[in-house]
Amino acid sequence: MKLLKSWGATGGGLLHLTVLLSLAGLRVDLDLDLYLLPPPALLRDELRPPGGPARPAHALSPFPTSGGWGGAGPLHPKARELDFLGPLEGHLLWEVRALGVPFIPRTRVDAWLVHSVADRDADGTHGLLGATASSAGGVGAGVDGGSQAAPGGGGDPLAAEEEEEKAAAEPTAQVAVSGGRASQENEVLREKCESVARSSRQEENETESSQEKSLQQQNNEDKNKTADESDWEVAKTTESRKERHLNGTDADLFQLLSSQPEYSLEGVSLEDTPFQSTISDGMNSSAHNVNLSQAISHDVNLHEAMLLSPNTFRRDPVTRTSQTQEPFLQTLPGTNLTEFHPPADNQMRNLTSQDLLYGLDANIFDEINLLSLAVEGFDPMEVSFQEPDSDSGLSLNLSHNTSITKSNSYSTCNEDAVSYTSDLKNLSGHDLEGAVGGYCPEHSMLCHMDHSYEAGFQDLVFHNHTYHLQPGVPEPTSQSFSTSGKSQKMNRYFNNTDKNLSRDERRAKALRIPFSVEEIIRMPVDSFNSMLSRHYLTDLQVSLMRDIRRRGKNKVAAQNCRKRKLDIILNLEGEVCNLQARKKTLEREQAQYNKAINIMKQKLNDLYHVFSRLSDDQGRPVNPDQYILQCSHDGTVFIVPKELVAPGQKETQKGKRKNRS
DNA sequence: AAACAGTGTCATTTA
DNA sequence: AATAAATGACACTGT
Repeated sequence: MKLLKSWGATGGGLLHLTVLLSLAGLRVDLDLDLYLLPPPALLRDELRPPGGPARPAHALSPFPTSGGWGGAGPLHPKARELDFLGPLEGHLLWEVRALGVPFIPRTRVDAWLVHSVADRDADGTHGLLGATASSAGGVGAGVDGGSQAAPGGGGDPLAAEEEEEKAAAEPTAQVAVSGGRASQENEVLREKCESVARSSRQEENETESSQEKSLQQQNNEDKNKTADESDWEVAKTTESRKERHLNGTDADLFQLLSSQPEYSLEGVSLEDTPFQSTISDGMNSSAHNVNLSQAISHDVNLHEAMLLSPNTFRRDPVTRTSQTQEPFLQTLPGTNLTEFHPPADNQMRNLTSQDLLYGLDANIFDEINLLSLAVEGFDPMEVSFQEPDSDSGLSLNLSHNTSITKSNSYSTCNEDAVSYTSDLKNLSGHDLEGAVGGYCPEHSMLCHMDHSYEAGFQDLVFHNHTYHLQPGVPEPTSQSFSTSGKSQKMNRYFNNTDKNLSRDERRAKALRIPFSVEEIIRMPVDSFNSMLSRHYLTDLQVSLMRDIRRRGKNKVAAQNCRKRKLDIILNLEGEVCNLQARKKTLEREQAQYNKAINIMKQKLNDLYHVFSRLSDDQGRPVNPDQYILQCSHDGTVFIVPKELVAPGQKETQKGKRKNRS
């Protein structure tokens, strides 16, 4: 465990710890981030927009939460992922991540964690954990969430209604937190968890070095077994190893908390919190009134949350087997994670652990898909959400809170980290903007890592708490919450992304598709299909690749179509010009011909006049039937008797006379 | 702020 | 039937 950040005056702190769990041969790495935020009272006052309503304190969480701030939204129908993110009291954002296996959904817990130096100095109690979690299924969202649903991230009442309708339609989709209302089922599950935790603690006593060795060995085995894995999977293994290395020297979180007096939240008193117990007390000692596990209730225990469904990687059975057969056990020292309350939600009761786990797969992929949605066209303020550019058939009317995290030890700053969340509807504009960095400026100082293409995604919905800002980009403030408009939001989302990449390219990279967009688009259909079959690609990857291919081809087709249309227009315009010019030419010719005709007519009239006045030797008018006019080449006109003209010539002359008459 | 062009995307039709 | 191409329509963005 490592304390990454101490409290700022108004900001939050981040605690990070890595936990390895093993249950029934299933090894799970948990990457825990504890986000410590000031109490809502402080945050509300500080973050209240001018003239605007107070923002729920838990809306400051860098995490999008299921059900929305205020519990307005149900989980997505497919979201049977184990999502601990009941916005408990909203004070402590406890992010639990699984690292050892691919596509482990991030599980999170929001709870209050209040830590006061003054109070600790006064009475020796420091951290407070409040955990009156509320169900994510729209039941409520904690102290602030339940009563302030509208102002929160899911504040749109229409969106809330819509989500509630969906929740009613598919009640089993909800896996949420139900804090402080553990049912009997919860108790049973909790007992199971405790038993597991006890065994875990036994193994925990093993030396750290042996664990590291085992872990390293496991990683090597995984790597060997999954030689055919795609690059991202291999990279993930390496990254996970590195992450463990980074976390290997982490001290006990709560010992650290109790031993570091500087870790405090200024201005927060213990009286503001629902629990009065130090963190270390709560986590390390069951004798204390409140411990973390009791303070935070879950619908499912962490073991269940971390266990992979056999269906999770349908195309990677080798890896799955290698992962599940590793009897490696390590638990959070001093933390009885298994005491998390089992689900109290009625909908959750109907779900077995296997059900939950089996639901992970689709949720994960859906979530990945939703990532692109969030990046692409998500408008948090819109009631009805629909993916603007996907015909994959995946519903985007999601309110579930699922996420996948692949992170390093510092989890939020890993450039290779890929985190996805589908909790888009619950990402209100406030949430999103807060995620960009408005509320946790300290986070930007925590991580100075290079930001990859996913940076924008992470900032948006991936819980990358770096919240770095570009130079010159003002940090969002409480006033910025009033900013609206999809364009502005999306621009802000991508402040840190590689703008040179197209959206599909970003999506492809986000999904770690091992092919370039150009390849996907350009390659023949046979090659494309064979490529899809040769590689281990998830449904979402395949779907995205097909979408990319379709969009890419259509884009080219549209460009060609427009170019062709433009060419046609230009050609038509040229043709019009040509025709106009020809028309003028013809008109000129016509005028010339008319003029010639008129001249000819005039000559004929003159000839007729002359001919009418001709007379023979006796002075009698010449009979036109007996004489004809004959023009010589020099224009001289002769009066010739018809009998002197050749027969053919005579006929010609007759015709001329007839026409003239 | 309105108008406009360019572009991407989707839905649909056509080849 | 599957696929690509073509195209109208729409939304978005930048000028």
